[in-house]
Amino acid sequence: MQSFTEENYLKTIYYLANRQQGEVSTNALAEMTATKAASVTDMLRKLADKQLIHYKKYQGVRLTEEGERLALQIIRRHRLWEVFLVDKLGFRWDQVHEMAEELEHIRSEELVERLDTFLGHPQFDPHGDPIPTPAGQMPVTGYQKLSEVVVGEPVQLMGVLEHSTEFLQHLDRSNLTLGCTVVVQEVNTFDRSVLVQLVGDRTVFISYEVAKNLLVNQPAG
Amino acid sequence: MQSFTEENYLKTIYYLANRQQGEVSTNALAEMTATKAASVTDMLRKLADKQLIHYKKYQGVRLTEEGERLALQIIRRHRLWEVFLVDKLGFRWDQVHEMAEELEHIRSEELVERLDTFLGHPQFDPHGDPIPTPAGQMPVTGYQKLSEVVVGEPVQLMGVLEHSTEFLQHLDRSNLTLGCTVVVQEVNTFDRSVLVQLVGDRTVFISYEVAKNLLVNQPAG
DNA sequence: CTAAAAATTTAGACTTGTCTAAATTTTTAT
DNA sequence: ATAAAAATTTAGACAAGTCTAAATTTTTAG
Repeated sequence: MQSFTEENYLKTIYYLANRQQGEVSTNALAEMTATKAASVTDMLRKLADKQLIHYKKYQGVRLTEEGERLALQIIRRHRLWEVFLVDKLGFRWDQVHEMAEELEHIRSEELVERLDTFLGHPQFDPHGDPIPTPAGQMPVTGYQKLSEVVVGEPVQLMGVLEHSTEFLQHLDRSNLTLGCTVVVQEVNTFDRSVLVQLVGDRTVFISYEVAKNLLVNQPAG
Repeated sequence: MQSFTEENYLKTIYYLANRQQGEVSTNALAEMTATKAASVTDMLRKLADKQLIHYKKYQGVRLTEEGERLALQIIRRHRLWEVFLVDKLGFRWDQVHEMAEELEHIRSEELVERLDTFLGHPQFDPHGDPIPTPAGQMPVTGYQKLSEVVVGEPVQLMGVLEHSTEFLQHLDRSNLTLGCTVVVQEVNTFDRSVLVQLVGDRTVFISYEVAKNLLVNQPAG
């Protein structure tokens, strides 16, 4: 049984390991967890003792199989609670992250599985992130970033890589909702911004900063 | 903002103050929180500093108005989550206490109010306990203990004073469910056990130990 | 290749909530 | 009324998770 804090470290290590390649650094963890490197080192030793991570001093860190299983369990809980908050309680997608950060630590296998059933076994959370299986497997999605889509291909907005309130509210204001179909009309080479046709709606300008955080499915072709 | 632990102390002080009369003792708190008296003393000093309790050394403790408001807020959250677990997720009434003990500490006013709406503004939790108002008022119920009911009066089972799994499962096995109507047929003076007619069902024997933990409404008359 | 910079770890300390043992206060029983 | 018992508080310590400052290791730049 892990503490609240240990669970958060595992989740963060998982997140960073899948964002970069290879080992996760102490400093990166310190930044993400809003602590200091020295504190991270202490916790890494503890997680290593529990065989949840592979850790060699100065060499960075990697989840063990068990550690990854636990991390995915926590992410599963987080995402299911987000679905609950949006689908059942009517929160907006930009309001739910903080609450899910607390709810994800509630300890009960049965609670999570009943919640899953109650929600109709959703495959994705309100931000389009896939929900790990009860066994601790992360479903694979073949999404690409909108910033990499070529002109003329109709694609659907399937998820976001950034979950901040500001970012999500910006999308709302641009009428960009999950599931909407867009066609890139122009890519500006100097700043990599794109002009997209929102099918059945208006045309919107999207900066590279935003486009690289939008996930779309493979072109229908 | 209180810690998890402080919230639990407030809730426990509220509970004990309403069970006994007058001040709550250090030892009683130590027993209920499964800690030692010395630890309780430390926490009482802290809660007193925060003006959540009235505390004089060696004199026991009492909630301030603010402390009671907070305690009732926590109890409100606990009971609403219990309703959710039973009504929406299909747990039995003997399974939900532990989970609600964790869920009650999730910090979000809006979450609680949306949950309340989602559940249809329930007035009672699955054990018949009244749900405090958002403003922190405990509704008054005019219930009495089954052990005090006289022979021949039909009464309805409205709540329980004991929440242990064992007790609740015992009731289930005796076909005693909330809302059922019972008529006391005999009271045995030597052990205060009662024989009751379960209206539309069989007759069941109820020990004093059980009867004093069953709450019924005032006789219909 | 090596010195400076960057990253990481170690050492020692602080906070929260807990403990045991000892001291103090209150209660109870004669 | 007062001595013994019970309850409570104080003193000092510990574990978890954090911090700062100093030491160590790795990386990088010339």
